[in-house]
Amino acid sequence: MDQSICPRFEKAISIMNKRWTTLIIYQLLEGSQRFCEIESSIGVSGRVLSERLKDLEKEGIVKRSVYDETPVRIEYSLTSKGESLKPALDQIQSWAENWIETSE
Amino acid sequence: MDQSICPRFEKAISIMNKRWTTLIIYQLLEGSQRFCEIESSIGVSGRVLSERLKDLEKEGIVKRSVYDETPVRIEYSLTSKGESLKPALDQIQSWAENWIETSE
DNA sequence: GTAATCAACTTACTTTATGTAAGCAAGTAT
DNA sequence: ATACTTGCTTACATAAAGTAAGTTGATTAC
Repeated sequence: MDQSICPRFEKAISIMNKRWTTLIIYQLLEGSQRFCEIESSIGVSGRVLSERLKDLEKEGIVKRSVYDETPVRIEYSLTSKGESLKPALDQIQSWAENWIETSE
Repeated sequence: MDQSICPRFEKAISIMNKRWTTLIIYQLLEGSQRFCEIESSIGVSGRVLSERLKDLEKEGIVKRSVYDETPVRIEYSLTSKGESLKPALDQIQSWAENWIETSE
């Protein structure tokens, strides 16, 4: 390990590399969503989703908002740090459109 | 799971999401490299590196070249499919530069 | 008013992925 | 002959993710 790689890049990758993280962010780029909406739209298990949302909150990428209605409503949305990942995800998307075959 | 996400994007993410994959590609963007160079530059274990390189070869992202010298030299490089991930990685890098703190 | 249902989780347990370390074949260096 | 290097593979241990059931508080259905 001679650590020649930019530590900020490595940190970014270590966040995005965790399974589901990128899809969660991608989904939240559409607007704020509730737990079960994210769960069903990307097919992640509740166990892991709960874990990831906490991680992403800690990283300042996702914000958890509690609306004190009855019943209480909880929504997850991106912070500006999270929103600013859009260009990166857009690039991945356009790469996918150019290079990934549909039939698999 | 109602599968509303673009399947190409999902495929792309499933490739990049595997641990070390993105760092391996990032490293190969510098030019072709040998097994042990990649291993020591990013700190991945040989076991996983071997696995990843095979996956990436299957996906057509990495090319394995055997130079029949003595001793034989084996180099890994990016195909054009692999090279074209550069803009995406560049975007991640610039996000990291703007939003990731060094002191952690 | 009791049963069933939903949201947002958590807990317990199983399976898969990754890490660690050692081993191996072919060659080189001393 | 012995030790060392590259490019791996194998066996085993630990960590992460999947599955399914359970929890709390409130809502609706009958």
